[in-house]
Amino acid sequence: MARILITSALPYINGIKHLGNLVGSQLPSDAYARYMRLRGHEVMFICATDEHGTPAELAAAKADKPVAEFCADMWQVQKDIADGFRLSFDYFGRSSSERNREITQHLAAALGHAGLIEEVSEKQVYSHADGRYLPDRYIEGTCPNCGSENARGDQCENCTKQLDPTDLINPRSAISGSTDLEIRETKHLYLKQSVMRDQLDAWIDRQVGWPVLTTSIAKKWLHDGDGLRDRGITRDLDWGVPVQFDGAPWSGMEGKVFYVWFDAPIEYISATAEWADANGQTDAAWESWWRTDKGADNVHYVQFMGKDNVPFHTLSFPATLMGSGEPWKLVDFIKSYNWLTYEGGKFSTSAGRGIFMNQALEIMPSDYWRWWLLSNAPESSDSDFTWESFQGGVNKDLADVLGNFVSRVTKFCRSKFGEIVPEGGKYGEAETAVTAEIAKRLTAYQTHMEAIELRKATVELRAIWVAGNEYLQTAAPWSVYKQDPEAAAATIRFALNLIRLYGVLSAPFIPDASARILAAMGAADAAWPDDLDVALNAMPVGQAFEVPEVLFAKISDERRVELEAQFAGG
RNA sequence: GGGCCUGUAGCUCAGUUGGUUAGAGCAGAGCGCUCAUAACGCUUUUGUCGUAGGUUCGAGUCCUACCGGGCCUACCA
Repeated sequence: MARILITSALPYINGIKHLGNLVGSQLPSDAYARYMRLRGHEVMFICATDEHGTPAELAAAKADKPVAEFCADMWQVQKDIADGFRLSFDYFGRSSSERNREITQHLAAALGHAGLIEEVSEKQVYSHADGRYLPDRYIEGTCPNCGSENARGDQCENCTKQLDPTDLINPRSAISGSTDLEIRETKHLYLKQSVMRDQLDAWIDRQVGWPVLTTSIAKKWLHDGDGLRDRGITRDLDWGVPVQFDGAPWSGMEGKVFYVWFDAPIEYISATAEWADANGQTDAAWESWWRTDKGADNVHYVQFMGKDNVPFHTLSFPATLMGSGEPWKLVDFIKSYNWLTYEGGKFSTSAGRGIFMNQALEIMPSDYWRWWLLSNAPESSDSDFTWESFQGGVNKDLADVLGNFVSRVTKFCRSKFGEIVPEGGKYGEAETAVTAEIAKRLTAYQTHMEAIELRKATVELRAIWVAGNEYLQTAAPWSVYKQDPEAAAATIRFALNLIRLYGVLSAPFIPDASARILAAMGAADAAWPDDLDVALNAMPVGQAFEVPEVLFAKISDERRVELEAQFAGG
């Protein structure tokens, strides 16, 4: 048994995420966590809301709530949605927690004592009307290059030229539109990542089998231009982890907080501590996952994230942990995802285009989304959500292949033998053949799950379902029954065992349907089939079962057209 | 501008370190079955593997150029 630590990128607190965010980290990490638990491994699966930063403060202001209250409310909203998608986090924390404050401050102090933090004085734009410093992209003005009036302080969207806020002509606040801006001198702490470049580079080189997407992004940052640059880790904001605290090896940082990207990944650790607190465990319990001197040396740590998060997880977070000089557990495997697009374009919050997580749950059961999203996950390149594809996947894979298999077997049995596993007859070549086919597919399924190639895993899982239909067609119990009821009974007995097996194997992807299948089969044993022959005899003669209600309802063409219109936006 | 990814049947995608007749699902066509959510099974049509060169006994797979799509480029997170 292995110990596997799994973290999903933290969803930002400012609003409800869309399906692209879901499929890029939370959903695949959940399937992986469920699979590893099923295989008997000890799993710690962590997620949390990422609550600090300018957008959170602005979203709170827009909602007319104090930021702490806004975040608390939104955490609950996100938690409920996560539950709705059956995301099986061991703990869903908050980056604004007391634990994260402690650990963030602890790590910052350790970095300070190690000489890896320096004070840098820089110029920032302050908006009097907004009462805050503005990040570059919150300043708008006329582009000096192309004349567009909606250029942002970091880049002009029209001509794509990189800009500095001071380049803009007639700069204004993107928040209030105010032109009452002032450039102020302000001091910030920088993490001296540059001095750790070789160490990070060597660490990346030691990682085998990481996705190209992951390593190429890291390498780019390490080697582009002058190489890895130092990074500001503080901001002039109210909401966040205070930079000034007992034991802080610097002064003059009053009123400043750590930059959200400094404290957000630390929340992976802190959320594990929150888990320990919530479960009456001691510090040793969470430290055994994170401190290699306290038991984490045998932990396998896997992170899931969208490609936008890669630099922070391959560089700045490892730099934080390595630089502390303390024996923190570093990530062993980073699984990064591309983007999901919607009907050929981008998901757009402002245009109301695409599907958000809460809406998705209102219109379809979570299993439908889980199945489509994971069997079409953007693992090798961006992938596109279309209602037609979604309808096809749900109707064909779930309703026809799996759902109908369960239905035809259980209903046939009920009408001929009653709702118990029938006795009589013997297994023969057909059973041997389908067992061999499933064994082969199962091995491939397992290989893909271990490699976190979820899309390929769904192909194998589906093939395992199909094998059941093939078997039934070959054995044809409905016609055999007329001359030899016992032979038909053997076929049905085997098929009922297949159904139970499908309930077990499908759980990482469609947990609700799996649970319903297992409950309907009266299956006490839901363990992974380490021995397939044993697993296919788990339902003994005479065991009662129920014919489940329709497991997956099909999506009609009319309904699809309706949904297409509803979500077209514009 | 620089870097990375990507372009394979009508559609969505697999194709390990280059090795005989390029695969799967969906869609289409035909046949079978009738237990089942008009579901299932079998058979089957379609590809100058983006374009043009090159390396090699041999390239979808390696190299170069070009064309198309996408992402990143460090103060959104």
